Amino acid sequence: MGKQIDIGRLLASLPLFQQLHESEIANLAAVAREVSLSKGQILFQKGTLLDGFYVVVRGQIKLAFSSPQGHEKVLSIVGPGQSFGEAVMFMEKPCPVFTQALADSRLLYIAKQGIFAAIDHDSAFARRMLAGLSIRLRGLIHDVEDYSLRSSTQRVIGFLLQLAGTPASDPVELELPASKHIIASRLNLTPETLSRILHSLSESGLIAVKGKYIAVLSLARLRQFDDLPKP
Amino acid sequence: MGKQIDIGRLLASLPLFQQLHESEIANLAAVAREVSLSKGQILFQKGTLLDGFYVVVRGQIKLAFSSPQGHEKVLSIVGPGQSFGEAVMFMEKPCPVFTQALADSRLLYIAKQGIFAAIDHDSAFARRMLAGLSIRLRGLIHDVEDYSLRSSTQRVIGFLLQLAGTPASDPVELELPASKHIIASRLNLTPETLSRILHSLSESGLIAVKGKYIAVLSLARLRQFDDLPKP
DNA sequence: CGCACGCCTTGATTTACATCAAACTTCCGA
DNA sequence: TCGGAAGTTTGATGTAAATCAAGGCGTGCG
Repeated sequence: MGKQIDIGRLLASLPLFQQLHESEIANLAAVAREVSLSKGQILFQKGTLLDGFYVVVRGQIKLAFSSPQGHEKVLSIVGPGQSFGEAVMFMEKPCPVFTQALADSRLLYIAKQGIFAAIDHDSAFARRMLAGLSIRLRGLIHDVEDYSLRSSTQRVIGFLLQLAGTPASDPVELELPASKHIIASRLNLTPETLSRILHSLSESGLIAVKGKYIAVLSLARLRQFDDLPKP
Repeated sequence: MGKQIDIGRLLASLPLFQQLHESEIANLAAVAREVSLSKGQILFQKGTLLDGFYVVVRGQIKLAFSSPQGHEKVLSIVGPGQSFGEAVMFMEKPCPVFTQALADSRLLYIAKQGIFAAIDHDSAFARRMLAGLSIRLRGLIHDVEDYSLRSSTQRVIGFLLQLAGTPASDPVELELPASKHIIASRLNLTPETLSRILHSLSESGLIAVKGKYIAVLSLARLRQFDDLPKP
């Protein structure tokens, strides 16, 4: 069946499953289900129990929580090839975030029985899973550090630098991975503040903003730009 | 040898290793080393590579980072029976925090070879390790939520409620697990602000503060106390 | 074409919390 | 016992970023 083959290939192409044997991929494919979401659709609410996790095939999913006052904080934006929900699956506790499609999306849902079987079979897979969670943990620690001891300008700069990756060439063209108010929330600031910061960085000649496209004019200067200089 | 037996029993008493077989415990004990720290001593700096992780036997270790401006943010306070460094070990990347003893402490250092052997031997152990990391992850997510969408008063209240646990009886005696400026940093606020918040909660009759001892007078009222009422 | 709805920007004002500064406790070591 | 450093409290002031409030600007739809 064409569909199963597709799922198998998809799974095999993910970093996490890269080194799994064919038979194990087949096992995973057997327990995997496809899920389609249209833009804006909620996948599951905060508090849900999962007995599996999701891999994004196409589109974009946001993980977020909302306060009693109706405010919303984006924890993470998950794109193709990335996964989410593993921790909740292993923990067997309610999920601390809700998840919503930012665009029409296709996901795979992989039931835990498949993962547990793979762990039992192949302890190298277990190690990779552990390393994967560890990296997630590290990212969260980085976020906490960011929010705790860096100004909003510094957070925006850090975000831009991370988007830029580590290119040799100086002027880099970036495309924002989501609308500005989503980015703002991800960075723990209001859309107004993000707008002002981008404006101010533009004025200083460090970047140029055109809609969702941002050109970084000088990586070096951006890196050492500590905070707003007085005019 | 008495020492080895001690280490074995110690390890066997930890939740993580609870269900391991004797032979595996022995293996772990063989690669475990004891570490003693006196109060204030740095265990390792931010950026260190670990090829093992630590279990606190006695005392208290703080995990923290410091900003270029010399400010310091406490990420976590680790006490007896708890562990840290697993994620860094699995990831094989520099540790994002530095670690310092808050009191004279005794730790065990467990080299990764022991853990990897246990994972290879016993996939249930691998699962428990995965669940352990997942819980850590969840805690961090909770912190991010806290910092992002709750006021400082709410964070203090949440902290007190967590310390209190879930007792039936209403007036609860708490002992702060560290000095107030450490607690303040853990909650992402200054000692001054923490002091003022505790004062204000006292004035409202919700708690009574006596040095490092805090009596929660009404759990129910504390829970629904949204924020500072105007006088 | 135009107009209307999201999305973003810009400006004025507010505010929660940090910072600075000084007194007051606590506790430990000489 | 005393002295002093570290921890904590209290008050006065400062400020980064949020909030409130309009006003542009694309972009898709009638």
